[in-house]
Amino acid sequence: MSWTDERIDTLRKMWEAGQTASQIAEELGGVSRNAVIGKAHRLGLQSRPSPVKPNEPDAKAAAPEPKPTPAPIAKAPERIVPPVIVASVTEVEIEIEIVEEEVDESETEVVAAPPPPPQPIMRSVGPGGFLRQAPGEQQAPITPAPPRRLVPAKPSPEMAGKTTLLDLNDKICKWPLGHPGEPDFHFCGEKVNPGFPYCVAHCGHAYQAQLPRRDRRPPPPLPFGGPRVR
DNA sequence: CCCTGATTCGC
DNA sequence: GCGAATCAGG
Repeated sequence: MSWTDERIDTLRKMWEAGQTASQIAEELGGVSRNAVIGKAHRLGLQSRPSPVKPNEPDAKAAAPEPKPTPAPIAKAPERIVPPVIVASVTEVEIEIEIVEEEVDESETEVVAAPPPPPQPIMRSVGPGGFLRQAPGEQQAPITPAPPRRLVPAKPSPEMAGKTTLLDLNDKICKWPLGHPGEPDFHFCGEKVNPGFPYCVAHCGHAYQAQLPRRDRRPPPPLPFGGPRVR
C-alpha cells in the first residue's frame, strides 16, 4: 500500500481527532501502526500525549518542581468519548471550597434533618461564554463505548448530512454523537467555541464545575468488561 | 504482558 | 520516503 492523498488525509484527520495509531492503521488497512506513526511524523503532525517523555538533558540541579495545584483534570477516558473535564478554573469565578476531612462530631446527636439548602442554581461561565453545568445538575458521564468497528466509518446511506470523522476540522465541534462503530456515529459539527474542540453548548458539557468530593457519587460500574474488543 | 507514541536506521 | 525494530512510559 502506498500513501495516496486520500489515505494521507484520513491519517491526518484521524490523528488530529485523537485516534490512536493502531486505530488509524486498522482503518486504513495495509499498514502497520509503526507505519502510521512514521508517516504522521513525516507529515509534521506531532506531539500528542506520548508515554515516553522527552528526556531533558538539563536535569542537573533541577529544583523539585513545586506543584501546588495539580490541576483537577479527569483522567482521559476511552478515546473519542468526550472527556468530562472538571473545570480547571482559569478565571475568577465561583470556587467551591469545602474543608473536608474531619466531618465534625455533631453526628452523635441527630436533632433535625438538615434542611435542604434552597440555593439558586449557580453556574460558572467558561471562556467563550459557555455555561458549565453546576454540580447537581451534572449528568452521569457518557456510557462507555460499545465494540467499535462494527461498520466502516465511511460512506453509508444514513450518514448523509452527518459530520463524519473525515469531515472534522479545526472549525467544527468534535463532540461525538453515538459511539464509534455504530451505524450512525457522527460528530456535532457545529462551529466551535474559538479555542476549543467543541461548540459552546458542548463545552458546557465537557467542562464542568467541580463537585465537592464528599458529595460525589462513585462512577457506575461498566455494563460489560468495558470497552476494547479483540 | 498489554497498550501507547518516539526514534532510529537500513532500505 | 518508508516502516520494522527498538525503546520507554503507563
